[in-house]
Amino acid sequence: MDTQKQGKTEQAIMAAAEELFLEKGYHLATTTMIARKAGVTHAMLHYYFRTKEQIFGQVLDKYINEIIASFQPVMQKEAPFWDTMEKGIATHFDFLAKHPLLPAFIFDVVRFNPELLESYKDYFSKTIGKVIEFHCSMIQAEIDKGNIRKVEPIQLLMDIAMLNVSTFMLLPVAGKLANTDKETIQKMLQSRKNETITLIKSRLYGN
Amino acid sequence: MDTQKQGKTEQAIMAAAEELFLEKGYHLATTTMIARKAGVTHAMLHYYFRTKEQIFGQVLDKYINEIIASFQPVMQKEAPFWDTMEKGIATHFDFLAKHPLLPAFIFDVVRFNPELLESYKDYFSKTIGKVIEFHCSMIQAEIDKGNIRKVEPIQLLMDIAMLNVSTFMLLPVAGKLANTDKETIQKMLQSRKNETITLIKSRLYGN
DNA sequence: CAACGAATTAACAATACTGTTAGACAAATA
DNA sequence: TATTTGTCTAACAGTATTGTTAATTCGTTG
Repeated sequence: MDTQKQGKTEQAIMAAAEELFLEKGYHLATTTMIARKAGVTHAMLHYYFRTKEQIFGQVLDKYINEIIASFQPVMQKEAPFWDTMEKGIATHFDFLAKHPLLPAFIFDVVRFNPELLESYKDYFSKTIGKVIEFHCSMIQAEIDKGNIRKVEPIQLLMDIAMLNVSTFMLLPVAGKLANTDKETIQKMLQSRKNETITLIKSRLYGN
Repeated sequence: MDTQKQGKTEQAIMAAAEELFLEKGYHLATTTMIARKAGVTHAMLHYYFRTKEQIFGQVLDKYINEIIASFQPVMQKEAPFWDTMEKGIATHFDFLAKHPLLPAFIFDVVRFNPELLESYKDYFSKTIGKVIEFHCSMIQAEIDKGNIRKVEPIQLLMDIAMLNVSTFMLLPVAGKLANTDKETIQKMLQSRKNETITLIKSRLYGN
C-alpha cells in the first residue's frame, strides 16, 4: 500500500525479509536473521514493522499481487486457439522462471499459515478464477467445433500448471538427490518449456 | 534396522514422530509435541532416541526404503512396451496415493536437512537410478523400432514423475486456495491417474 | 523377598526467538 | 539556542525449544 519512499533502513529490512522468507519460509526465517542480513539490530525490525507476521504479510501481499498480475496478459480473445494456449503455457513458464522460489513459498504458506490467505480468497476467484474459466470455455468451444480432441478442460489446465510448477519446484530437488551439477539442471529447466508445450499439443491434436 | 519388537513406549513415540514429521517437517515438529502425541514426557524421547535428529533419521530411513522398494516391482522385461509403461505410471501413482505426504516430506528434507541425504546418494543411484536407466533404454529401443514417436526418454520420465507427484503435492494446495471441498478434491485426485496415462500415451502414440 | 536393572518422571540448564522499553543520538524546527 | 521528532541501540522479559540428570517406580530374576 504505502510502498512509496521508505527510509534506507526500512528498505534494507524489507529486502532482507523478502529474500529470507522466500528461501526459508515463515518459521525458519527469524527476525534476528532478517535484521542481521539487513545490517541492523532486530529491534529495528519491530520498530518499523511491529511484528514478524506484519512484515511477512507485506512480503506475501507483494508476491500474491505479482502472481495475479502475471495471469492477466494471457487473456486476449482474438488470437487463434492454439496460439493462445501456447502463449499461456509460455507466459506461465516464464513467470515461474523469473520467480523460481515462489511455488515453494506459497506451498509453505498454505501448509503452515493458511489463515494469512483467507483474506485473498475472494481476490483469487475474481482474478485467477476468471482466467481459468476463460480458458476452460475456450477449450470447450474448440472441442465442440471438433478442432481438438475431447478432453476435460480443467484437467488440461491442471496438466499445464503441474508441469510448469514442478519444473521449478521439483526438478531442482530431484537434481540435488541425484547430485546433478547446476549447469545441467539449468539446461534441463530450459528444455522443459518446449517439452510441456509439445506434450499438451499431442494431447489436443495427436501429432 | 532393529525394528523388531520395541517396547510399547518406544513404538508410540516412533508412531507419533512419523506422523508429526510427515505433517510438519523437521523443524516444526518439536520433540515436546511428539512426546505429547505419544502420551509420554519428552524426556522419554531423549531416553530412547537420544536426539531429535536421531529419531528423524529413523523416520527418514524408513520412508526412503519404502520409496526405493516401490520402484522395484516395475521392472519386468517380458511385458509389451506400453503395458510396462502404463503399469509403471499406475504403480508410481498408487504408491503416492498411499503416502500423499511423502513428496512434501522429502522436499523439506532436501531444502532444510540436505546433509541427512548424503549417505543415501549411492543407494539412490544403485536403485532408482537403475530403474530410470532401464526405462530410458526401453523407451529408446521402442523409438528405434519406430513404434512410438521420438521423445527424449528422460523428459518423458520427468513428465510422468512431475504429473504424479504434483497430483498429490500440489493439487490439494490449489484446492485449498480455491476453497474446494475435500470430496471434490478426492475425486479430482482419482481422476488424475487416467489423465496422466492418457497424456503420456498421446505423447507416444498420438492418439 | 531382596536386589538389580530398566523405565519413567520432574526439575533443571542452556539456548534461541519474538517483542518491549528506556534512553541516547541526530536532524530539523521554532 | 531550545525543543521536538524520528531513528536507533542495548538491555531486558517471556516463552519455547532441545537435552540432561537425579531421583523414583516398576518388573524381573536370583
